[in-house]
Amino acid sequence: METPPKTTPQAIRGTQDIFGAEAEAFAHVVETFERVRKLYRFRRAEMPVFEKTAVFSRSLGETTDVVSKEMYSFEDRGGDSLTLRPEFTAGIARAYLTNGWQQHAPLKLATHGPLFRYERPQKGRYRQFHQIDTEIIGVPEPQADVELLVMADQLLKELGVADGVTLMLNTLGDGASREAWRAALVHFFQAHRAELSEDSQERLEKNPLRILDSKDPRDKAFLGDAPKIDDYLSGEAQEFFGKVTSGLDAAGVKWTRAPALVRGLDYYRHTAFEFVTDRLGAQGTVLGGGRYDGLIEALGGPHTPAVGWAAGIERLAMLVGEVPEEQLDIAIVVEADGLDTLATSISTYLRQAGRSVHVVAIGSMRKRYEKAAKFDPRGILVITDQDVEAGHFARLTYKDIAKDKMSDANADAIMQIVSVFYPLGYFCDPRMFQAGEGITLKSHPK
RNA sequence: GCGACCGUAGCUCAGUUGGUUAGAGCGCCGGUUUGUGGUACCGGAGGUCGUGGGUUCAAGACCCAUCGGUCGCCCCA
Repeated sequence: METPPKTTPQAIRGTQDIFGAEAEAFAHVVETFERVRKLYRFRRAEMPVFEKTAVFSRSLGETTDVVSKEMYSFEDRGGDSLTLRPEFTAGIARAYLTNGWQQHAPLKLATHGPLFRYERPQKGRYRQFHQIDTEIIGVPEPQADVELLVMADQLLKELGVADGVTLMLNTLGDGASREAWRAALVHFFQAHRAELSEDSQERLEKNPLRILDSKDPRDKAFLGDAPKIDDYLSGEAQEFFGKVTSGLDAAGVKWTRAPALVRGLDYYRHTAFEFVTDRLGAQGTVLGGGRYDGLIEALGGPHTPAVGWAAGIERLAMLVGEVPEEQLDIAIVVEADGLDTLATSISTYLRQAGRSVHVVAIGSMRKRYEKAAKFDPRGILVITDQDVEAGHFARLTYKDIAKDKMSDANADAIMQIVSVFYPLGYFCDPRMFQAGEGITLKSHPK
């Protein structure tokens, strides 16, 4: 017989259990996103958390770090290679094709949920993390880029974090521009290969664009002379970018041109952007995205232009800071065990009337009051059994915390409560209440 | 994958140059006090000092490994 281990299994590295104010902040971000997304008429979508591995490897690019070393991939019992989604866009593109969502094009979608990446945990970086995400599929025009960016800007403003965050904007040009620029960059850096950092020498093979935002001083020395995207932009690409920037200006969205800004995933074209902050340590990007006109084709679909962005909920929540739980309206203290059902009637009524209620009915009397006070309610309603001769009397006392006394201001609240008791078999003399003495409920014989 | 720092009661932490039965605050439980009750006081429960080795007469304190945490590199939201 095996002895059962006494140790409690630990949570998986890089996952988090959140609670209280932190969890409220998380919920606040999601709720704000939901509200804003409706303002822009983005429709909700839910996709599975895992997909066939090919969904990601084919769309993100085999050589990207995400695909090559950060995916949670595994074989299921049927032998298929599956992967926990490391991002939203690929799965959305797959769903778009698989479900014939083309019929709804142009389609504005919003979603949020958990993503998984096998990375070293760090501030603002987790193995299971959460994003909010929006996409516009089937619109080749720059207006889509603008609408998405304006929406992101409004979201950050409504969350109250906009002043600490700046929009860094760039264009990668169309496919041809991007390739020409990329080739020029490779050519340029190849000449200085030996002087680059080890990381960048590797990036030269896999993702040369990323050398541009290297923090290594050895690389930075060359950045100033590196080829600029602007010199490789086709006329069309230039015009496209111009429309994006003028749209942002028209909407009053502040932006900063960041010619070295590139995205880590292969599928981006034209517009690329990040909302960055310096308040999150090493994890500066709070919201990022761009246009990915080639992605849906890579998944075997027709050429379909699309734009989108995603933002880290944890990161936004950290910027938002403490979001206190809403104050409790009423704590009900039940002083005698026989009055449980009365407490249930009252609390049910109050909650249905939209008031938050906590019922305290266990522990010593002293503890009950102590607990009620700790809930920090607006008021405490005490249910006592007073003058009980036949066990048919109950007495209600309401204390308004702010006024520290029985309060007439809450007469309405209590009268409402009382009004429902009659059908429940109780009645009271309102004059008792008027005198500020609380209310004595008497049971009436039907 | 690389580096730095850290890991003592439920929580936040003290624990002098290694040396008697490991402490505090908060929280929790019980009690006293306070004239409608978040106060004050008293008492109590709770830790094989992350885990496994090693050094030593002696380790929570030193060394190694391992697992976690935090932060940075990298990557990204």
